[in-house]
Amino acid sequence: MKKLLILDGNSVVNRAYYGIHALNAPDGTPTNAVYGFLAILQKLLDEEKPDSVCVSFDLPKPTFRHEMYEGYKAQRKPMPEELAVQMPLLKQALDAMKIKRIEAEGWEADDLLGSMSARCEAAGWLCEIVTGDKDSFQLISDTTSVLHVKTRMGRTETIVYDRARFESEYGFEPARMVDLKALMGDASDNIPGVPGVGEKTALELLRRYGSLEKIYEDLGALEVKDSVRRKLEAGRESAQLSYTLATISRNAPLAFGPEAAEWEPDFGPELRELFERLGFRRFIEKWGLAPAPEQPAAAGPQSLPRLDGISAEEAGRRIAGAEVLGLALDGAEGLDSLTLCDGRALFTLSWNEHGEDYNGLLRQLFSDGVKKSASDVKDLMGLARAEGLGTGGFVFDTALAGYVLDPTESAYDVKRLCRRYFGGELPEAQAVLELMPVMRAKLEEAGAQRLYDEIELPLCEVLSDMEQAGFLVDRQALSDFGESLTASIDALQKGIWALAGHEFNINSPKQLGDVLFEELMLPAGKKTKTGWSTNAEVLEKLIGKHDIIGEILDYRMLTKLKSTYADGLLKVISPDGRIHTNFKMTVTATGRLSSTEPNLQNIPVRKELGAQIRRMFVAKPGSVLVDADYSQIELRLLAHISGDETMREAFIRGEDIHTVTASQVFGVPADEVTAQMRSSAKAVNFGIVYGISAFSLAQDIKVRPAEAKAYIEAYLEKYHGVREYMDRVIKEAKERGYVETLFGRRRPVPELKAPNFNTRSFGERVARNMPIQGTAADIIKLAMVNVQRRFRNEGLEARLILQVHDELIAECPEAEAERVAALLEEEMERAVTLSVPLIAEAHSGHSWAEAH
DNA sequence: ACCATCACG
DNA sequence: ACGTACGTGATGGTG
Repeated sequence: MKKLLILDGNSVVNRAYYGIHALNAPDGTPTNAVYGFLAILQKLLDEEKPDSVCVSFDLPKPTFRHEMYEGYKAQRKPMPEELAVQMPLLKQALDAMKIKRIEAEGWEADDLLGSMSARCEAAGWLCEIVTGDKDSFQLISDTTSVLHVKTRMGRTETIVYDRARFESEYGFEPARMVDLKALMGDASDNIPGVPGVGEKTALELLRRYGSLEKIYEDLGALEVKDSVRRKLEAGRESAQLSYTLATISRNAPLAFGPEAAEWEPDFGPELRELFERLGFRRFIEKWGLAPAPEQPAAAGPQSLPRLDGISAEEAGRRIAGAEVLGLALDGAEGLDSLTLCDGRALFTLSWNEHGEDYNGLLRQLFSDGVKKSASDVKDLMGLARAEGLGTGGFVFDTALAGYVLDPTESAYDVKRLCRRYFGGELPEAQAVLELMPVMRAKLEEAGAQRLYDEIELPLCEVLSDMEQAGFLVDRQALSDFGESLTASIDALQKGIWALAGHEFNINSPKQLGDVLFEELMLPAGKKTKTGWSTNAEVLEKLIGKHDIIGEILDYRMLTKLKSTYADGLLKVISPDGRIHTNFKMTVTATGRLSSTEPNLQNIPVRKELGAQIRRMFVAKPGSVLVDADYSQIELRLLAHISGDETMREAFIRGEDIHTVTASQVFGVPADEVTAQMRSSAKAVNFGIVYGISAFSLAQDIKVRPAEAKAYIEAYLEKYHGVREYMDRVIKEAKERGYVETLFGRRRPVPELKAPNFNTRSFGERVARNMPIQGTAADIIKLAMVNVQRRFRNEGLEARLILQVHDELIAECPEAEAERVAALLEEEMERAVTLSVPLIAEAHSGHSWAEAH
């Protein structure tokens, strides 16, 4: 059978509009609804492979329903302006895709869907109706189904309602949707239904008696409460009217049938033009839209001449003579071949071409006096060091500059920056050279020059040193620990299988869900997109209901330790016995570092067993680890930035901030604060920094939302400077479009302008949190640069080996331990002067567990 | 490739 | 009425 896909245009575009983050064309026109609509359309075309496609649209003209009932859709909300401007664009896009539109005056989209599906049934076609409304469910038949579009967690998903799915969910046949609406009404369309009868009663009545007609056949015979009977009696006429209003017409006049809407991809240049205007580069790529013919019009940036086969002598002269050189690696082969740009020409140096002279050229190039601009300087330094070359002389890093200018971009490769700043491509070595002045100007304009020159750029060398140094691991102990985990895991697995009554894969959330919630009939809590949630939070609520729960929680903990930490870390120990993580400087939106392959910033510590892993991270013989961490840096920054007097005073007096908060929030003297109160206050303190909601705080500390709300209110009442700051930061962010740290690191927050409530709320939380988390990141980065400088200047053997956001770890000879501990505390504390004390505390030991 | 889960600050 | 805290990365399962 052939298949028609028909989209309810207004409904789908609404879902797209409310479900997708703000998005704008280069000229500022909002485009999120068009983009979302096309994304949904494309997905459906891929998955459903229809033979015909069309899209229906409402016209804002009264329909027969308005004549019948004056209240009908009287309160229909006008389309928001931001969406209305997108409708013509969407229609243009559909026209350019040669997808037919159905619009008919005097008929609603539903009637058009109903009539087209009737035509399909008559012609022996399958029909799939795509909509975000449930009204069309009445049209479902053996050959007509509804693809229901929902937006969840910022994503759109479609659920296919065919006859079987509908009936299993609703318990009656699809045509009875009309009866349902006749009983319960529909507030959004102003269909009255039977006053006083809601969804629950209506569903129950229909399941029992089958249809509206049967219900009204003999009201006296219904086995229902008298109150319900009276409501039905009083609402008889209203139900009849509602029935008619809710019935979708199936014989609206259509200009064409399913055969005439046959469609296959055939995109002309006007589609590409439109997409370029809207900035839909993803669709242009995905749909392979041919470039518009008049391409050569704009003369892109001009490439400098390449000097082929340059002699070593000539290269040496050019390297010495250039003020700054652009430097780019030629392939994945490290330093085997690289291209330089001296501002006049491009030339390539390679081991193949220059043989013995190549080493000399590299030594010259990587000396301090030769200034270079490049991308990913930290990684270049690593390569240079591996060849015994110097790491000095790097005066610019384009990726790092791109990151400082906007930390929310997905990548900062030269190609991308080049397109952005020059509107075309250039050879990489020329690009990194020419990007330097352009990006420097931008940095200056943003007030981020010092952040860049005094923190980010010098940090490259520090991080390169740290990656090179690595962290020594006791391989044997780690391996033994893994073995002991295996034994415990096996025992737990046997126990779990016995309690379940059969074997299954405990690691599979799906299979585990089946066992817990179907076989053992435990009460299911939250659901995820794919089924029931089995996460720790859900399982913890089931403790005591079945012995299997505790065993599963233990199993989860142990398998996590085994796979990620025991086995996972063993796999990445280098021949030198050390683990060399990779620090990423341009990943996070706040300015923090990230750590990968492996991630050493999430080594367990919160639970006793997990913390044992830290006993295997050790200092080399004769050396110790010195671990220094900031005390409450984010809350101290909140006190400083907000200027809140009560909070500042608490820090100045050296009081315990969580106890003080508890005393404020619960209104008791500090010496009467219980452990429970302090713990709740701690959660509130953290929550405030993250941009709390009462609901989430309630979940976190397991109290009723009303209670959580009262805590937050009391907090903002007592720390009123914090409330004023939080309001101010959002207001400023809305005006400026970005938030920033004390050091001038900016993060754009376009979400604040989104029409979608959730998106906008997210923007507000980002605006509250980023200045705090980001300033803390700036501070520790500055401290790292200063620490490393002093280690070198003071002739210490100490080396930084790890950073974990508010914690620095150094390795040094035992004899240096005390000096290094004092040095770390001093540099971490003096990196910035705040209106409250900034405290760092260092400890030393032979393992990370001991030193922490 | 994506999801669910869980490890960290 | 909405949906529910900021920032990350690695793993095993699944389609």
